[in-house]
Amino acid sequence: MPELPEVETIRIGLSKKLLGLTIQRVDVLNANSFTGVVKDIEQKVVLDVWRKGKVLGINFSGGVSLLFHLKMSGQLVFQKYANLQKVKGETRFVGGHPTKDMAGEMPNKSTRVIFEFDNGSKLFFNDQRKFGWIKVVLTDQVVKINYGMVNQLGPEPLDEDFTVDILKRNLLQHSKMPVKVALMDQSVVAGVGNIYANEACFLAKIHPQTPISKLIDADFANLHKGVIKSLQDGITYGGSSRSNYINSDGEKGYFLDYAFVYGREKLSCKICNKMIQKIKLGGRGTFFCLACQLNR
DNA sequence: TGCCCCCTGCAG
DNA sequence: CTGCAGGGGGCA
Repeated sequence: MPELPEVETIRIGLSKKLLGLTIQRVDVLNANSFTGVVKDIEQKVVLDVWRKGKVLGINFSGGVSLLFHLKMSGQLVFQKYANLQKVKGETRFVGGHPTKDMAGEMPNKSTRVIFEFDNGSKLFFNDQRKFGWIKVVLTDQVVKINYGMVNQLGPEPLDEDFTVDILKRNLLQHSKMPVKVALMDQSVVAGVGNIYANEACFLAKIHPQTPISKLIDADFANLHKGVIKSLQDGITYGGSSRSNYINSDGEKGYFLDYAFVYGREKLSCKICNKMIQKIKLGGRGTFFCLACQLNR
């Protein structure tokens, strides 16, 4: 999915657009994508758009909230009624900047849920692979139900109280695990997925396969910095669009242009010029530089 | 702690 | 055709 930077980019975009709007109706095109009663959020006003790890939340009036998990292929695309345009003779919505909008005509074959607001604007939940979900929950139950996740959600890496010690303690819960796999465990730190786990290991100069038990204190400090830096850079460049990630304006993100290792197998390392390697760890593509990243 | 699975589409 | 893809839950 979209990892933390992609979800944060969507959150920022939606926050600007949705606050104060009232949901007029909800159209669920794929029943498995939506849990809860549609009527519970109809006629409710958007009060807040927030994020926890990779979970996006919208709080409404009446003490009700929506939780979103985009998993691998989820998109949330907002299209303003005022942006109705003629394109090639067909009427369609254009969400953001007309030349940057990659979303195209909405809804499309991947659209699973449509939210329609009182001003005619629409929010489309598209999810090609149908792994994502939307849940209607009570706002005061969100924390209690662990943001809709089964496993415990770890600390927010961009919060000030995310310290080296906390990261170290959480990683040490998985002493035999390769460090890159452990970083992707949402109970260790919330929001890190495959792209940013690879990048964080590179920034920390640690081989992704290194077992947690072999890390020294300097490694934990470097991983802490690497996680934060990679995620912040991800947000700066609007996220990563490997295949189908787009933000709420239908725009791609450009972090992968700046990535050191992810998706760069057989290309040369931006630091030392040696060839980036690709292996599989925990069933996921894993990228690293043999020269820059130490395997203890 | 690892597999396998959910599902769709695309590259090789 | 096979394998692979920003995730994570269930099961042995």
